[in-house]
Amino acid sequence: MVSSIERQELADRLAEFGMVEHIADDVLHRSHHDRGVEHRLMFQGQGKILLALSHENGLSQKELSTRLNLTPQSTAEFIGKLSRKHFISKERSEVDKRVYIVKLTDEGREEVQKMAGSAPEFLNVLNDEEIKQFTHILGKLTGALRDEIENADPSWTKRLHQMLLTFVTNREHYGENHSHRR
Amino acid sequence: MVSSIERQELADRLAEFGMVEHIADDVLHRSHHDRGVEHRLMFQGQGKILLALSHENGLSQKELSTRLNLTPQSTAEFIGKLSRKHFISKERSEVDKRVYIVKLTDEGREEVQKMAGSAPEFLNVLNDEEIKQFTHILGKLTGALRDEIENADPSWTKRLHQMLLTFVTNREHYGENHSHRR
DNA sequence: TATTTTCGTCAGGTAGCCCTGATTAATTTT
DNA sequence: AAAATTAATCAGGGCTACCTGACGAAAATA
Repeated sequence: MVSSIERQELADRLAEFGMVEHIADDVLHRSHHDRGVEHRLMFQGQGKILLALSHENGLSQKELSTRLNLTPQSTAEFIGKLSRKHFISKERSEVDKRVYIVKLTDEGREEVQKMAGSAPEFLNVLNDEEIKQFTHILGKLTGALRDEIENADPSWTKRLHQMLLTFVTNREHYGENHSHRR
Repeated sequence: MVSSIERQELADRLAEFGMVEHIADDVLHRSHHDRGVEHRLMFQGQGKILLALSHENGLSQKELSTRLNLTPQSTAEFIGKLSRKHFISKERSEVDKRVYIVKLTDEGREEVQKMAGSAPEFLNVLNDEEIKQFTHILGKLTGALRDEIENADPSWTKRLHQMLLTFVTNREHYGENHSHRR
């Protein structure tokens, strides 16, 4: 049995971290660059699409919508918005004239960097050992969450797996190093 | 100098965790209870107000809007929505008939529990030492983020401090144990 | 008492994430 | 060649977090 006081302390800190991170998103991004995708929305809508394209450039809207678990209409909406911001480009496929190939522009690539790269910045306060510990802990927590998801709704399993593959940069050895029981 | 590969690995894991957490919110909360405040929106709008009230019940809208850094109109909107969901109650102040005192209902208190209490669940996979490590790491990261915020926009300092006081459950010894340099 | 300040309200707007339904155009199937 | 499937579009709608502007009512101040 673990001290419940320490557990509460951790929950507090986690909440505090979430809140400060949230405020940081607001404050930092407001001044820097306007009209970008907010870090907090990274895994939704426009952010999702940017991330998927940064992992594999040149996808059709159909591809995107199935991979990201969105309706084609929603996908089209986000693509339209990103296009207006010049973060992506659309060009008709030569092979199949129904499909549009969506590509990240240089500006879009920059945006992904700003969006996804904002986390790593504050990680610099951690030393070697803390980085190791944190990595390990996150792996464990992610594993637990994945379990919860698959438990609650098994139909999500493949979709979840595909989304992780779509997003997370080359982690080819996934699956063997997250042992978890509850 | 720390290995940049390990740093990258950590950034990856952090992104992965964020995404899985996000999906978990979707999947788990959708089935459980409808019409509640989503965990992901905990520090925004309606969630913010619920949290503030759970820390100090019976505030005026003015109080809430200044503490939470919202316009009175936005505050009123959120209060209206929460009221319609029976999470809070409004009653005219006897002392000053302009102000309305906003209070959490029992149902609202439950909602806060559901909203804020969902994090601790998955923390159960961590053992004693990991809990200690994680707590320490989060403290450091939060400190760094606070520095960044105060650096980018000093006007936020007091507001940030007040919001933390408003939200975080009784951490009276705050401020002395987060030493950070970059 | 008359004026100004304060608290809260309504109205209207921007932008975000998502959806269903109906339709066009291109490609496959039959 | 005709019919069915597929990729994407427009139209419209619901919900979220915010905002500005205009305004009434109550309280504080002159």
